Amino acid sequence: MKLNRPRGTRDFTPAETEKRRYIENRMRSIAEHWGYGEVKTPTFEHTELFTIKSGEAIVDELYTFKDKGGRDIALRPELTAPVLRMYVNEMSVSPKPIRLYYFENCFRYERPQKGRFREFWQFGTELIGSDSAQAEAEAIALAAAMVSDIGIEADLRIGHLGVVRGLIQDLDAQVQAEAMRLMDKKDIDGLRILLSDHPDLRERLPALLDADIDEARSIIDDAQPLEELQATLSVLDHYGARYEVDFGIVRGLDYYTGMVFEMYAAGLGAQNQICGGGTYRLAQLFGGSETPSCGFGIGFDRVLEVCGIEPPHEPRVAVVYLPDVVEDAIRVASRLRDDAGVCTTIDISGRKFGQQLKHADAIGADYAVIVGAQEVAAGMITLRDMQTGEQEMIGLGDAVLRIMDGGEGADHPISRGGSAVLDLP
RNA sequence: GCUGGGAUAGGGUAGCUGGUCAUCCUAUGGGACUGUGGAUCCCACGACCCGGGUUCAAAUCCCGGCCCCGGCCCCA
Repeated sequence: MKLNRPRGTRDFTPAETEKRRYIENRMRSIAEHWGYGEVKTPTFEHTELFTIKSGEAIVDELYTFKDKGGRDIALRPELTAPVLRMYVNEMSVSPKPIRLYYFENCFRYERPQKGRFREFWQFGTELIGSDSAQAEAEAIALAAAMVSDIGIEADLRIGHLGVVRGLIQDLDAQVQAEAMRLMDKKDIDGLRILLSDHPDLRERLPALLDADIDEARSIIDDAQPLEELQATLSVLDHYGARYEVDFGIVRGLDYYTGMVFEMYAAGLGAQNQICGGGTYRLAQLFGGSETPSCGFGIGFDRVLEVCGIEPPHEPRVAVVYLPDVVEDAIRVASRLRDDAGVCTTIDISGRKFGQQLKHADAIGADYAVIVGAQEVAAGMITLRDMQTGEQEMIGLGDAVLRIMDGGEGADHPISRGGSAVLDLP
């Protein structure tokens, strides 16, 4: 009987993995250029870490189990809580602010759909120890820079939870939650029905959905959140980011406290959100001191679906040889790999010369390096361009230079100056 | 959790108003081809999602399940 992978999980072929790795590295590189350091946390944590403040919704989606010691364990559904737990445990005396990033798999028991899997990857950052306007603007600008670097045009929307929360703070907790949900859905009719007993809010809350900051000022009583948001946006303008203010942005995770933002991309159907983040307070809940922070998570799998860039092509070489010179052929392959850093394969199946060439084509080799008695006698190799069919007997060093030039401008560790980097023994 | 549509070799498909060894393309391995591939020909390989039911007979009809692709909910 054939075994299949569990629902909502995926296998990745070499081609897919190459692309994922390439995109991952680009995002990683940007985070590091902004001074963020990578952290790793456990794949599973005490279930409690996620139930404290992440919100009901996420708890229902947790993969949980008891380990052999009877402990309640959960696979991580996200990384903000683990990273903040780590901060409290190991880094609370590090100089602030602390800039951290992560790239990890997460697990949620949900119904799989386009862009939604049970095991999925998140790339995120946390800026711990500040919620200044500059900190918030940095988080948003960094997210925008990453998304844009990998060729995605996304819609950036920024809001502030304090605006809506300030208006509805006197309502029942349950009504508040429902009001937030309807704001998120932009469901104006639903809001009017829900708030039918509060004639004042019934008009003001839906009006917020279309309001810019100035309009919002006349709708709400406490202007403090608006001043905070205004300050952040002013800094963000220096980064040149394009965004829209949206007071209907209501993050699903309960630990957010102030500014919140989301990014959307076309082409993903119902799961079009590729990034979410904001300002939150979690350290205190995990036993640390009050530490304002802000961060975001990017849905790596969703980003991959819509990103428009491909990894650069690295030239591939197949050494094709006659049986009587197998030793020389292996030596040539080793030289190509070890001394010149060229991706090189050599037949191990006892194929005949013609079949080796055919196989080289089948696996997509860019060049065949041919080794036969003539080449060995001349101390050279024959370099065949598999695309054009042109070939020439030249020194191995010259061959390497040509192979590198054929690869699209990729940097290689060998010097391009010398004429003969390598020679046959 | 609710809802719509699907499932035939590794990939793509025909058959699906039940009835001979389940069609074709492609991929893969080998051969024609002993220092020159992509063509052609031949051979090999390889499938009816699982379990029940109806029937003399089920890939085909019915029921249940699992899985896949969407939508809702929720979220990345």
